[in-house]
Amino acid sequence: MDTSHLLHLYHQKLRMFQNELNITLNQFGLYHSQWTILYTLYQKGNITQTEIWQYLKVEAPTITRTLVKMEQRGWVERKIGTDKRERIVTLTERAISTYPEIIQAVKQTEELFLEQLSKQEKLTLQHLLEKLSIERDE
Amino acid sequence: MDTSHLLHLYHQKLRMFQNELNITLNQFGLYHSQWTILYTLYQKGNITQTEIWQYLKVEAPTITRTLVKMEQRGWVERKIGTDKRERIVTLTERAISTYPEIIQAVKQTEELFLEQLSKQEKLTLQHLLEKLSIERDE
DNA sequence: TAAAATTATTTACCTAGGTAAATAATTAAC
DNA sequence: GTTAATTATTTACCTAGGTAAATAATTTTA
Repeated sequence: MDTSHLLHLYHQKLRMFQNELNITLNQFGLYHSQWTILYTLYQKGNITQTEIWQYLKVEAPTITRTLVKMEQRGWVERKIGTDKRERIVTLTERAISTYPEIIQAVKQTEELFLEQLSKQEKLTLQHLLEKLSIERDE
Repeated sequence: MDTSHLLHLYHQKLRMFQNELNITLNQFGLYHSQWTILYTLYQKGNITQTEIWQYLKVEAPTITRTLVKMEQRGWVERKIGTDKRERIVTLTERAISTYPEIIQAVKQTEELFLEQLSKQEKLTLQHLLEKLSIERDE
């Protein structure tokens, strides 16, 4: 079993999907990582930046950067909370009203990417992905 | 079937692996994308930059950037070919002599990441990944 | 064979991810 | 209640990916 080949394939397919998603999102002036945050906020309501990066499992600076851009472009607002260290992120009216159109386009791209898999195969893929991990002893 | 969840999981697991691989490669002063090029050159011998980016399925500027760094750090040389537009990339002595040690460490990290999958599951995963694609009509 | 098209690489500029360290606010400890 | 530790966010700096356009060399074509 050539694990390097498997992981290279894994990497390539992700890039392929993200590039395609960027093309889809371009009509809305969004990038795939911005969409991920928009999606999270739509599901979870007004949450702090920490809640966002913990949920998305990326580092805090990544979220700060992307949110600053999204705020400039009118997708979100970042209000200071009662705990003055934290920023509570809310979607703008525009973000909420455009959301249904965006998610429809995204779902279509996702389904296009997964098209060759049966329902069962998608479940199998998810099951296998869940098993991937690094167990570090520390 | 929540395709967004599936793709988010996919993305997260890749980052998890790459971060771990970077930690592994840190002892050699390498990053995962540099390793990928080193691996390709070791397999394929002296090839042009175009051959590298076509094989790895990334864009040309990505390869230029990484190779410039790798040249500065003594992993590769880039010689001008008989076609003076092209650069033929060769591994340095150091790269060749350190390679066995590096690939051993990389394989170990790869296997750690895939550890929870049986031999059959790895094959299934590969088979499913191969089916992922974007069919664009143009 | 001179002009036009193509090809290989690079440059400039963008998003997306990471770590380390700084800052400011809050909580815990003494 | 002041000091120390922790927490949320940001800043600075790095790799890794993308597109668009520039440059230089080679091929094609008229």
